[in-house]
Amino acid sequence: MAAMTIKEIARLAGVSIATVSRVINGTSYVSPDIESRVRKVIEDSQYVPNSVARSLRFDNTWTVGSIISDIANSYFNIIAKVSLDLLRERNYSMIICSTEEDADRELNYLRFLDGRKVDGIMLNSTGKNDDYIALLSQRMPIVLLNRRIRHAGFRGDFIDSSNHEGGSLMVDHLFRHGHRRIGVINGDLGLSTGQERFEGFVEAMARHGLSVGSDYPFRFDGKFHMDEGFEGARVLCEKSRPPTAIAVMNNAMAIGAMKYFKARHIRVPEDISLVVYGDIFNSDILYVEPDHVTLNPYVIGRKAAESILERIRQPDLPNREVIYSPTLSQGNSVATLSQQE
Amino acid sequence: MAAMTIKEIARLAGVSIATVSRVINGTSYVSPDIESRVRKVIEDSQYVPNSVARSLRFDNTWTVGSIISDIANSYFNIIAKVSLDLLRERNYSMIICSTEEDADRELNYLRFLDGRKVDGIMLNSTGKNDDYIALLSQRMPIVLLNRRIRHAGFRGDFIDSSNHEGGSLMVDHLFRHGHRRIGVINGDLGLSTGQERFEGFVEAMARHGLSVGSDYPFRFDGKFHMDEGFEGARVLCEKSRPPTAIAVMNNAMAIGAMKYFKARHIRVPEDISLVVYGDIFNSDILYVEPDHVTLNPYVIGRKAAESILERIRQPDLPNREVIYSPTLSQGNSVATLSQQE
DNA sequence: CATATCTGTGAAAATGTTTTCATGAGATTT
DNA sequence: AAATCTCATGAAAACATTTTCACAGATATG
Repeated sequence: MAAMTIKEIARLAGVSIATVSRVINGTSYVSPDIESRVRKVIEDSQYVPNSVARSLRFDNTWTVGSIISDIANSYFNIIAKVSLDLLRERNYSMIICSTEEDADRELNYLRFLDGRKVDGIMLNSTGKNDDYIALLSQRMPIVLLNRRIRHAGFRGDFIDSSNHEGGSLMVDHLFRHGHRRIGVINGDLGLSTGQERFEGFVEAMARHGLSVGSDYPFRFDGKFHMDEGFEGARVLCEKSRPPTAIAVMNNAMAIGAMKYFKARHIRVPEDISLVVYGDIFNSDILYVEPDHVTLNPYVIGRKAAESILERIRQPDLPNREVIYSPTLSQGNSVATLSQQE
Repeated sequence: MAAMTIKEIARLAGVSIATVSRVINGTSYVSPDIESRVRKVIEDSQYVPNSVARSLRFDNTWTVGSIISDIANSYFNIIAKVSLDLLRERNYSMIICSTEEDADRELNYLRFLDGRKVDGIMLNSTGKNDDYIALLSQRMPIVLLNRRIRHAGFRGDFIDSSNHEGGSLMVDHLFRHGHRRIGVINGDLGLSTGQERFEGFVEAMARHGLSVGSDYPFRFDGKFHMDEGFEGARVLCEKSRPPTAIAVMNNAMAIGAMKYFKARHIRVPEDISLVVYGDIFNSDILYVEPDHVTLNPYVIGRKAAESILERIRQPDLPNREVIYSPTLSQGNSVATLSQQE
């Protein structure tokens, strides 16, 4: 019952290897009696063609690699799920890789997937291997997710939602509800995501006549991790005159902040308002449902999968960028202030 | 800049293919000058060995397939994350497959992974392809997760936490808090998980002198999906004399039930108590933190990955079963009843 | 000095496919 | 009836590796 090969099938059916191949792939006519004989042998022996050999022959693997920062993050989880679904529909499979934001790990994965001859890569980059990625992109279809590559030599697609717009949206929303003293818990400013979200924030503040200088008191810089959200909330709330609202720049940090509020019995939105960049799993059964900028991971995941498949088909496609406009999703975490300030 | 091959490297370095291979793998001594010449060419050309060819030669792929019901389910998500981590440490990669509980899809995936010559499979089965799985297990290392195969011919490992114990635990917990009229929202009773949890429930009820016959009024049978949790909660709560507590047999249905309670302004635990089988993401910031049976997906995921790697190393290992005892995790979703009943 | 041993390298086989090309038998045409 | 054509099938090459085996040159041994 060891693994059958096409050669074995051919022997058992008393025909040549080529004929078996033809039966399997239907590439040309074979006479009915031979065909049925071959089919019977295949059936009986539970033969499954070795796709490793096939891949070697064709130089394609019907596989795409997906490198994301964290499979357990609700945003990337949805992305992975949605793109996996689409790939499966088109008979592609997916090798999943989780970098945990580690640049070395990312580089290893890229090398690995290269050697593995995957047909394409969906990449949420750490932002620290731009040179290598640009180089690899010359001969491997790549779709970037959420993080842009600064290198001019990069060839491929870029799917994102506008971080700048999203950051502005948060401020506009809070401002509309009467908030003026607005705190911000930043993500990693070394990454385009973190940087652009903050720029949007600053721009909108300025538009409303509130300047955010380098000495802005209500600012905490994290790196997108949950515990920094907790810490940031603490720091901002312990100010002698704390902000009336806080904008948190990703979902993980928002969860951290919410844990802080809950632990300290700080009521949301009565004591402090909260607006979050990004969706949170099952947010409708949280103790408070955050007003948030929604990134549409469903749309983005699907688009990313579509793009990589197109690019696999046509490697010569020009660089493409698809930037979705985020929208603000109402929850109940933002209080309306009368102008007591 | 097209993909380099070992042949190309050999040509550029003016040596034979065999020598290049020896340099790369260090399989035998090559003179220093030749070695450095070869290394330089490899470096310059960014050559990465084609692991498809390697796999064909060796009949191993350094890859395991992971088939789970739903990558977005918090339980399996953790399992996937943890096992992926361990595999990566040991230089294995992972092809991820999501069945959505569809038996055909599972079968496709199994065939696919077979042809793909993965070194082993971690499988959370739908429970409807037992024959094929048993057959496949003769020549492919398999570790089953959470769902047992009934077929005697199966060869492999089985990792689980005791569903029976878990089911009992829920009842004991509720009983201890004074509950007697206890509702249950079952998962799929056609699956070992659903069946055994319910058996544990029934057994514990009996032990406490409460018989659960076939006409038990506080029972709703679902299939582990969220909307059935919603529906089940509705059905039970709309009884003229509703139960004082409900045991929900998985996390997805629990979320559904919680959505129902919230929508109808039914307070937990004041109006009704809730105990859940399984962990929920970020449960500490939900509107109520469910008392729940914890399955330790971290432990199970790690164990599963360890097991499959052991079995890949030693395919002749006897069948093994590892059943963890679940524990009950305190939340604040269970009220203590005085004996007004 | 002749023979035996060692050693660094290359040629070629093998892994499981698909596909091109050749072949020969049967059918069709003149 | 001979010549041509069609077409089902098989042999072999190709894909990129690793490894066995052979070989030639150098060194050691008698």
